[in-house]
Amino acid sequence: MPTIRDVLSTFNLFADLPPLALDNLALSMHWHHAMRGDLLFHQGTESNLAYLVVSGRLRLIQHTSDGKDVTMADFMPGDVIGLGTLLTGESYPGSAEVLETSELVTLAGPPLWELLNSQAMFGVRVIQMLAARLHEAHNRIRELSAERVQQRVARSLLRLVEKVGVADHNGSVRLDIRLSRQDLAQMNGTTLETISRTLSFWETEGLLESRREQIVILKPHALVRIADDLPI
Amino acid sequence: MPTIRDVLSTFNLFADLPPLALDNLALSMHWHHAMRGDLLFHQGTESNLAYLVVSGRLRLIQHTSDGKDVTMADFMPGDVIGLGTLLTGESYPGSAEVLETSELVTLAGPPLWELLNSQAMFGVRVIQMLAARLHEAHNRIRELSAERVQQRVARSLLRLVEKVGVADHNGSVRLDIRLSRQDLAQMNGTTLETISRTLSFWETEGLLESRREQIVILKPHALVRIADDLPI
DNA sequence: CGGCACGTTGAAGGGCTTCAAGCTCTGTGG
DNA sequence: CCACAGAGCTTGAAGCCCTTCAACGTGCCG
Repeated sequence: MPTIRDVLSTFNLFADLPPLALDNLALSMHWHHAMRGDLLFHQGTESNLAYLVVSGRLRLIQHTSDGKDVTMADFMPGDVIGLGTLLTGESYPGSAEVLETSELVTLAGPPLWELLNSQAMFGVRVIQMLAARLHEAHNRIRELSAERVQQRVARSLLRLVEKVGVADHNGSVRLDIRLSRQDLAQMNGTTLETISRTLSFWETEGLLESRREQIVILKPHALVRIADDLPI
Repeated sequence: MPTIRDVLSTFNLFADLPPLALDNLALSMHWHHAMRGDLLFHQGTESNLAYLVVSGRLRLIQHTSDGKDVTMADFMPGDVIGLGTLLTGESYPGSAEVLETSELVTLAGPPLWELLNSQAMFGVRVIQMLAARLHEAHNRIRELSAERVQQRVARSLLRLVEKVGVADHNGSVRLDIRLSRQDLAQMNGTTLETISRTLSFWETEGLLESRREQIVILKPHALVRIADDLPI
């Protein structure tokens, strides 16, 4: 197992920190191991830690009053979960669920504040991270406001192709994650039944193949046309 | 007309800056006067300025490929428009439309960078601003994903009550802005017809009164129950 | 190999959009 | 000052997209 110090230096967020600051920071952090299904924190609890994802995959979900879960964002290695919340002192706006067994490193408030006060470039990195997240969130708002379910699902499959797509020998792309109909539904503000029907239809059209929690995109370009609402 | 220097010191974002830094910053900024209907910038153009709202009201809209507009956020005095974009070097993700004649102050990249490098607390303020915006965006995503139009409209009316509500003598609250059905539709991912029907229905129920671009909430509490999907 | 989570498919129906037609208010220029 | 153009609003009708409920497969894992 690498040291926290070694791990930090591999991520963009800490790229500008001088060695000494990195050493110091590493001393204040701790490993956190989490299994699929775990929650790092619960919606509404008070925020006192942020988490740097070293390996694995997680998502931030919000629970609605009538029991549905909505996926707000997902996190891969290099992402930080709960940073904005920690810095504004609010309680967590959602729950962080572990999708694949993950190694994380915890980040407490005080060392974070010290870093922000002493290392201006770190603040800029944080700003850029938040700006990117805001940008993503705005795109999802536009999609949810103006697009049909089909378009949104096509778009989220294409995003997953970028993030976790593995090219197959014959030109198709396999999504290298466990991905249930329910997951896709929560990512797109729809129901698992609608997702099932949509995927089944696309399968009959030859656009993709799907098994239990597993999708292989055969014709990415056709999905692009659907996402952009162009004629086939 | 007050000087830019005087104006800056009234806003939270600049509260931590020492006098000298404020002086310097003010020298690099310029007044920008904009009328209702103006666009500060267009979606897709390159970002080279951010704007501090001194007075007036604006909104950020995204245009969809099929000609609809979606309102992403609105801005009041003290808010900064385009800051995240300016700092990440992306092109503007939407267009900034002036809703009420506004006085703004422009903020260029270089002085902003200098400020971030020399004044750590300024970076923290920016982070908190972006975190708050991200929080708002996540809430809208949850609403768009899981709630019906009625709930979302009720919620946005209640938000407007907080922001621009003026208490009337008889216990009702008037929204002190021009607010068309179209505006509400773009804020809630629906159509002006649905907004019109919804408001008409609420008017027959005695929850509110509405005229052209003008709404008076008679029973805010009833709207809260609708927003939370509780029985009446 | 039994149980349970995941997935499929059908049927019914409701919420919302879309298209259409006509109304009302507001500001402006003759 | 009034008429009129146009922006804003209302209301109806048709129908589609999607949800909801329900019943039944299917595959994985302990």
